[in-house]
Amino acid sequence: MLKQEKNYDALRLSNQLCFPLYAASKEIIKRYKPYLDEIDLTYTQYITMMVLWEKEKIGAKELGEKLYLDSGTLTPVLKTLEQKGYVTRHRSNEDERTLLVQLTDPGRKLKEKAVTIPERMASACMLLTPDESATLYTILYKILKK
Amino acid sequence: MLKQEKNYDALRLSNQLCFPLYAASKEIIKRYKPYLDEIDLTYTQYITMMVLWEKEKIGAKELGEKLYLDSGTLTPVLKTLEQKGYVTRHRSNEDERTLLVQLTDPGRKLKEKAVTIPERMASACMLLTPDESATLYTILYKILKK
DNA sequence: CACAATTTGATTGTGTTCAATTCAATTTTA
DNA sequence: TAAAATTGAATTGAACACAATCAAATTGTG
Repeated sequence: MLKQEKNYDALRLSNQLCFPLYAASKEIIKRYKPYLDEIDLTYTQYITMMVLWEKEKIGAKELGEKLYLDSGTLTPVLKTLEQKGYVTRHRSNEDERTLLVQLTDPGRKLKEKAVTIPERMASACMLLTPDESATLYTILYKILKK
Repeated sequence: MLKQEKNYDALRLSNQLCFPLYAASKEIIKRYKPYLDEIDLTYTQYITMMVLWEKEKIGAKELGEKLYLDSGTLTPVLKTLEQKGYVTRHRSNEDERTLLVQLTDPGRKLKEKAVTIPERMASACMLLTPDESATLYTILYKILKK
């Protein structure tokens, strides 16, 4: 009997779904960089501001849940945004454990500059059809739903 | 005439495609962690080994291109894998600038342990139908194709 | 051959990212 | 109510991740 070669196909990089997901995520963030450099925000700072542009005031915990970031990541991000003058950080009166993050006027103003970014990103880098975008969106949120 | 409110819909986190991509990527890597802990590899080390399991010997530059990683990331990863005894790092004879990374026997052995990971990940975490997986795969590589 | 331009990997600096731990505040339970 | 458990943020440590820069080697051009 011939020695049977074990089947390692499952370990081929090209057979992984995790890998193109990981690579595409980094690739998109990289493509954002030139636009985000214009308003001097990193990607993480940008998505944080996005939440605040929708909801002026929010607890740090809820913010972290929306962004899928834990406190170890979010704490320095929020401190940087505070230094830049875009947010304030204060403890809640009801519960001193809770940190409330609030948008400032300069933070609100930044929204005006940022509003052109999604469209410019789309026209410059979005090679997907509307149909593909919608499908991708649905599948990704299915993964996140857990 | 009523003051027209500017349309900020494009800046809503829920309207971004980049964000679920970013979040899902991190989420999947997190789900891998328990399995990768068993063989004491990080995700980055794991995908690096994956390439080496397919191609025993490879230049650092080509490796970085396959993994979408630059030298600043790859150099410490390769040094760690060398310390763990899974790879060797040597300069090429033809071109002293080129770093050749080669799989060792322990590195090859690790493949045996790793081979169960993709299937266990799939059954534990993969809530996508085969059809969805295939679609996701295609779209992600379309993004990466650039 | 000479030398500028290019290529390649390594280094440095900044910014995440998360697990684990700590600490204070709050809530639950005995 | 007092003790125990829980919660929320901050801190720490290890590992990415990439831009910018550097040094060494090779290549291209006259």
